[in-house]
Amino acid sequence: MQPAGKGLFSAEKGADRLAPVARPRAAAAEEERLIEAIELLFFSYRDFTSDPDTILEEIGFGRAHHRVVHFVGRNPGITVAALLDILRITKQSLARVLREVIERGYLVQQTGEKDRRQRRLYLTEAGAELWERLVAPQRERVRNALAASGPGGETAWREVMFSLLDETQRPEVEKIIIKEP
Amino acid sequence: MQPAGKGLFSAEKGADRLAPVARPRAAAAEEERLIEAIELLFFSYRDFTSDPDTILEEIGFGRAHHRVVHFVGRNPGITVAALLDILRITKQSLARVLREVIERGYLVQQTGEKDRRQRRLYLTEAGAELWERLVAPQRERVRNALAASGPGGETAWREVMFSLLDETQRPEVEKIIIKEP
DNA sequence: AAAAATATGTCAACATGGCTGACATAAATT
DNA sequence: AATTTATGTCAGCCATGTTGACATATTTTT
Repeated sequence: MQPAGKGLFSAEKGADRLAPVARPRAAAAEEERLIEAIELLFFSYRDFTSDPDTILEEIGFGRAHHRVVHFVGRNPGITVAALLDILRITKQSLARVLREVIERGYLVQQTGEKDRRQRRLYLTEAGAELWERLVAPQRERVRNALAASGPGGETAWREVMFSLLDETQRPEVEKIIIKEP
Repeated sequence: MQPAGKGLFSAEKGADRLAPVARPRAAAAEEERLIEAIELLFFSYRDFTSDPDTILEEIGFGRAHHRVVHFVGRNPGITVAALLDILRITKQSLARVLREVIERGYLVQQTGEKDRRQRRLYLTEAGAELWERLVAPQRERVRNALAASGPGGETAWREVMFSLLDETQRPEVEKIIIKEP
């Protein structure tokens, strides 16, 4: 497979410089732009998760704990099943993390009132404090980033991010992230 | 623990409903928006990585292999040290993945011409094919997402993503992702 | 009332991909 | 000649995911 227009072997070995380019110039330029976007997403996401990672390390938690604390914080009283749906992991995976977060007093379970099979999840005060600690730097980072783009930048950013979702996931994600005031 | 109405502490204890709100209405709305953005980033990134994950699973590779193939593809002849810098993992972690990728014929090492201590990394043809397979769906996804936003959307999106980076990382990331045509 | 389905928990074994620490080798630099 | 650098490797640990099997309590269906 001859690499793409420019990244790969091309520049390094000079081969593409000699052979006529299979891919027209404009298409190659677009590809380059898209790959830059892909990498930007990779690096930005990495930095985006770095602040909470630092805090989590202090207290001996990992990202899995973070996700649990976050989504329980955002969805107080969420059932285990619903949390599994959001996280898309197995209940055995969740169990370990959940146990630790509960043992350390950040989260409590309450038997569902209507359906007593359910164990509804709530943050304790300590849990809410932890969540705030974790979310604060991310919120600041996102606030600054959105502010740094021109007017309409936030809307455009959201549109793009939303379009990155699988089409099938969009309604569900909308449900998950949008909370009524 | 009392559930919460919406965000964090507010409804959590119910106290805020009685006491005059510490956080003005507008600020609370902004917080909500920012948290939605945080979650959008989380879900979008998850879907963004899902296509390659499927392909990788078929061939018994993981994301670590993907990252190696990708960044070697984008930076032919990259040294091990430079790759470690990009990936920000230890050489022992990289070693395993690198060995597998090489053993299976996707990547070769060449002793550096100037500095013969270096093992410069290149994709083989099979490696370039794999890279193309992995990057194609992501490129399409990003292409569609960027196209879905209005004119100027791409620029705004990039600005926001770039601003999400740690300030200290920005020059380096710029170096890594931008390739001359 | 009995049977089936649902929500959750748990045990055990395993894979992946990070990590640390220690040490080895070859080549370049001082 | 001594030191530094680029890389490799061994050994063991940890976090977080997986599958499969099975248990319990509760609700729903028959």
